[in-house]
Parts: sequence; structure tokens; C-alpha cells
Amino acid sequence: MNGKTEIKTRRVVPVLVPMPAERPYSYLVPDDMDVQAGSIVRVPLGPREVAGIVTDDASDQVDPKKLKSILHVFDCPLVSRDMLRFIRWTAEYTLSPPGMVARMVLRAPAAFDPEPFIPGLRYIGGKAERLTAAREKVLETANNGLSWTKSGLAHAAGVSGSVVEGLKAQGLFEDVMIPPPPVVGEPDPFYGQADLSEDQQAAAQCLVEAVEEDAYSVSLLHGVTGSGKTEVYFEAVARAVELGKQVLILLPEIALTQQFLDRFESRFGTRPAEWHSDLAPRQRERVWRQIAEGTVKVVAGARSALFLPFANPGLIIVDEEHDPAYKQEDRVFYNARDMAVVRGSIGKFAVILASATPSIESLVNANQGRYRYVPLQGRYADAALPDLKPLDMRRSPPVAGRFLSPAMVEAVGQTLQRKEQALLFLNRRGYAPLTLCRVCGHRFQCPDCSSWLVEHRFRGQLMCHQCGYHEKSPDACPSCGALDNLVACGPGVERIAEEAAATFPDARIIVLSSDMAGGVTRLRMEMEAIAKGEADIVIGTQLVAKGHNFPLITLVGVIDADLGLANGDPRAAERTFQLLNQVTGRAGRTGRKSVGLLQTYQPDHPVLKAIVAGDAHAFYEREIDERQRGMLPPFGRLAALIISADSRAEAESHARALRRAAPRDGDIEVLGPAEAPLAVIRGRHRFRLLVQGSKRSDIQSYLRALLQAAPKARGSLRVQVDIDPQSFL
DNA sequence: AGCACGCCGACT
DNA sequence: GTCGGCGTGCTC
Repeated sequence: MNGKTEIKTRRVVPVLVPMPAERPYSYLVPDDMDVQAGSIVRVPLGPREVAGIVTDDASDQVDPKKLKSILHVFDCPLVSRDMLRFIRWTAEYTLSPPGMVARMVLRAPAAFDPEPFIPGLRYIGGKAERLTAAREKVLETANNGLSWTKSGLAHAAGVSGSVVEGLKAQGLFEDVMIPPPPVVGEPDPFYGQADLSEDQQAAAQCLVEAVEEDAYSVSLLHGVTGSGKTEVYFEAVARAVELGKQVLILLPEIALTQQFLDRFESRFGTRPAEWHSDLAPRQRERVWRQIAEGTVKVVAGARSALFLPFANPGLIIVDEEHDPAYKQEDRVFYNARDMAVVRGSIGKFAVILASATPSIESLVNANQGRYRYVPLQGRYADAALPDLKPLDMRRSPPVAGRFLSPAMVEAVGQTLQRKEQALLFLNRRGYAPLTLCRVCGHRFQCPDCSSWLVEHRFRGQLMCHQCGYHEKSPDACPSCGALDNLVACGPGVERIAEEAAATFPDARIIVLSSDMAGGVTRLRMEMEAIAKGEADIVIGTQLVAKGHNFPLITLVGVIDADLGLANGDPRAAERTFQLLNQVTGRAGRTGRKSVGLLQTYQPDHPVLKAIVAGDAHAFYEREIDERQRGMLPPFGRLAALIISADSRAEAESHARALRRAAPRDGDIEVLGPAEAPLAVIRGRHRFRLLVQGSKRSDIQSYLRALLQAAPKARGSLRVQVDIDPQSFL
């Protein structure tokens, strides 16, 4: 401008902002500001200010007039290089915008600036004038050299704050600033060392060695329910902690796993830090911050904990690695189990996948040598697996209008007589899965999706389990107007509870279902009550298969063992195998002889036969064989394409168009809708197609092309992708 | 994703 | 006359 050749080049850096843009946005760095890749910054974005992560990825060339400056660099540890790589990797693999992955890392809004020290007091000695009883109590309490908050000291001494004020006015206390307290104690690897069996020691040794190698590895810890997997992998946790590393333990349903935290505490002398969606915001920030600073050593968390900015990660454990709860099907679609493996690879540390019923792909990975296979045989101590028997419902059907077969009723009766607990398992919430009109045959169907409305008699509602639609239970048929002629078809847990109450009027019955009134807190209480023997019959959905142990149960009755085998899900068999194994494994933990009865109309179904025979090997062999023979799509060559649109008709027409658009002559094939038929989530109708191809890279490039085209397709089409893995690296 | 702007319907 | 519904478009 003024003829001088010196051009002041203002520094521009790419910043990942929490927005679905393909690339990071560019921002100016003020001259006196020190930023680098990994800095967490506050930047203007349109009309608002957001937190973003400075990265080193290329950003688009942008009109210099549009450039805005970074407002603030947070006083916070840098997001590590590894974490930046992990964000990029996850974004690419899941075909999601990198900013949306970064958004998952920054899920603790106020944690980026250090938590302020809080004002406090410390007793500096000396006697009080006019020493009253209250004043004496305060001085006694404070006489330990520690710092106290005013209210904390008053509370501990059992007096009001004004007593402390009075003493402070006499100059007996000095003002101090107290650093924020640690969220959890320091775990002690030698605190409550477990008495392990020989098998357990051998398995633990493998895992400990993996940790000591200080390199990437994946171990699949495969131990039957009750074999003490947790105690075994705790040894690996202990070793990692001893070596000064941070450990992440992923659990599928952390909100319900109070028992796990207790077990951890008795092994390590303190609880792990928790991470899940219903943490109080303040606690959430502290945990985030202390993980970033490296002071928290062990975190037990839900899948989102994978995106915490660990300062020095050294081990990730994925407990119940087969559990579908690890899949996030919202915004960024990912499977935390798979991304944990990737995180370990990037960070060069050990990953442990633990399960009694591993997913097929993990077992295949182990068979092929990509993962280390660590088997754990036999149940711990005197616990025995229950004897399983199929109940052929064609031969001994229940009384009309009932759902428990005579043999089941008898077994429950005997269990009650022995003063033991019975568990009746049915993976269906509500009273009845279908309601129809006796006069005209009208079936109540969800207006938003194609599924039947489930009657919830307790709430007096008809509900859609697919999308959450609900209406008041009607008295009259909306089609023919007939009154009091609606019939409930089939059972849900509420109906089983009704039948059990009629059959065993003196039994104390508890129903455990995710729609229980009172939410998670109430569920926890009921579970405690059951464990203490305050129920005779427990009736539950798949919730009972997760986390909590019920040591007093000696009979597990599966009401509909065929449920879940029938639908078009390529994982139907696997899911059923896993669920039924977990449910029946709930019994017999005290060493008493226990029994599992499976009501079925197809006792010869190979999956059920394998479960009944306790022959996991047969089951896995058959599943793997089916995939190899192309009966089921092979893993790594299958992706789900989730299409969402504003209306059902639009979603379906998009689905048809995409199926037509698939390159027929190429290796890509778009299969019809399966797994989930149609759901409405946050007002958008969602459709799922399966895409199959001979290489994962083919599928990914097809989907990428589709995503490129999607914005141009105008209207409301949105595509998201869920890629089924076999291996990553 | 989240926010503003803008254009049409029922209310103090 | 205004409050408020959600369609459209934009964010370095």
C-alpha cells in the first residue's frame, strides 16, 4: 500500500469448529497470541462464539475479507497429536465431518479454562477470646493444618457460619486459596489384590504382558459368564496404573453398573472416574479437565468416553465388546469398540476386548491372528452354569390366552417352594405387541412408520417402539366404531407379570423394564431389592442381561426364545445367541444348582440347539461358515446406509432411487431395507439400506460419491453411514 | 449443528 | 396491530 515491500503476512490457522463442514475453517491469529495444532480456542462463528480445535489439516482457500480472528486461547492442555489423528481417522472412516467429531471431544463447555481456586481458611493457632462450646468445636475440627472452606468447616463442626466468622475476626485464621479437589482418589494397584484361580492367573498374565510391551496390541478376553473376567482384566489395569498410564474402561450401560464401581473400589481402594451422559455438568467439567491434565488415572465410561482427551493413555478395555450399545446411531455413526482399537493403534498401546459371547468379527480377527486370543475357562469358585432345556411349545402349549407352558409354571412353582428366585425373561416391553379389532380385523399401526403399536396397559397407551409415537388406548375401533371389542395379541412383560400374579398370588413380583416409572434411579433400587431377596419372581426385558448380577436366581425362564431369530437382521442369530447366553448366565452364581428353560416353537433351530447344548464353538463355526459361503454378507463388505427425510414417502422414494443408482455392473449392491425398518428420530423419518461390496474401499468410495451428491439432490435427503468392520489396519 | 432472517396465521 | 410457527440460507 505504501510502497514498502515488506508485506505483513498475518498468520492463518485451520480450526475444527462444531459444525458439519467438510473441512476446518480458517482463522487469523492475533500477533500476540500463541497457538499451535491442538490449542483449544474460542472463535466467532456466524452470530455466535464457539470452542474449536486448532488443527494442521488443510483448510479451503477462503476469501481473505471473510477471515475473522481467534478470540481466545484457553489455558488448557493441548489436544494431543494422537487425538488429532484420531479425530481425522474417525471422520474419514465414518464419513462424518471432522468438526462433528471434534465436537465430541469438546463436550465439557466450561472445562477449557482452569477451575478457579476457591477461597478458604486455615487455623494458624492461638486461643479464642470467650471460648464458647461452639468456638471450641470449630478450633478442634480445624486444628489439623488443613485448609477449609468457611461453610465446610462450619458444617464439619456442626455450627453456623457466623461462629467461624467470629473466630476469623479475632485473627485465628488466615485466608488461603484452595485448589479444586480431585474428582476421585488415586487408585492403588496393590490395594485389594484378588485371589485368582490358576486359569485366571494365566489369562491375567497375558494381559499384563500386553500392557508391559508398551505397544499396540488387541487381546480378546473370552470367558464364560461368571468366569471372573473383570478380576482378570483388573490385573492389567493395575499394571498400567503402576506404570503411570491412564486407563479407560468402556462399559455398555454405565448408568446401571453400580456393582462394577463397587468391585473396582474393593480392588483399587477408590472408585474410577465416571463418564456418561447424565453426569452433573459441574462434575462433568472437573472430570474432563482432570483427565486432560492426567490426574485422573482410571475412567469407567460409556462410549462417548473414547473421545476424552487423555494426557497419557496406556490401556483401553472394552467390556462386553459385543454389546450393540457401543454403536452410536446419531450424528456421527460409530462403534466405540472399533474406534477403541483404532485409538490404541494410533496411541501405540494395548486394547482389551472382553466378552463371554464375542462378536463374530472379533473372533474372526482372533482366529486370523490380528488379535490375541485369551480364553478363560470355567466359572469362578463354586458357581455353575445352569442346565438348559428347550420347552417345545408345540407339544406342550400353554392354556388358551396364557403364555407360560405347563412345564414352565411347574418349574416356577418348585423354585418358589424352595424359597429361591425365578427370572422370567421376555425381550418385549409393554403389555401386548399387537392390538386388533375382533369385529373388523383392524390392526393398530403407527401412523409414522410401519410397525404395530404396542399396548402399555399400565400407562394406558398404545406406543410405537420404533419411533416413540404414542396415543391414549382407545375404547372403540377407529375403523368400524365397535366398542369394547379390541383384543391384545401376544405377550409383553406386563402381560407375563399379570399371568404370573394370577398363577402365583402370593409371590412378590418385580418387573424390570427400561420404561419403568422412576427411571434409572428406581431401576437401581429395584435391582438392589432383588439382589437382597425382596422378590420371588423377576420379570424383565434385556435389561436384566446387562451388568447386574442376581445371585439368588436359580431358574431362568425364557418366554420366547425364538424372538429375534425371525427378522431380517443379518445379525439376528448372533444377537439371540448373545442375549440368551447372558440371560441364562444370570443364574447359579451362588453355587446352587440352577436351571434355564427356553420356550420355543423351533427346538431344532441350530442357534437354539447350540445355546441349549452350551456349545458356543458350534454356534461360532456355523456363523462364520455362513458368512464364508455368502449366506450372510461377509464383514468388512457391508455397510448400512441411513437415509433420513422429512416424510415417510420421501424417505422411501430416496431409498428406491439410491437402490437404482447403485452401479449394477460394479461390485456394489444395495440390498433392501433390513435391520431397522423405519424410524422417526427428532422428526425425521429414517430408512436403512444395506450396501454390499467386495471391498470396503469400494463401498466407501460409493458412499462418498453419494454424500457428495446428496446436498445437490436438494430437498431433505440426508445420508449417514455405518460401516461394519472386519479389520482396520 | 445452531442461529437469524423472513414470511404467513391466530391472539392480547 | 404484534407473537410465533418453521422454511431457507449461512457460518472462516
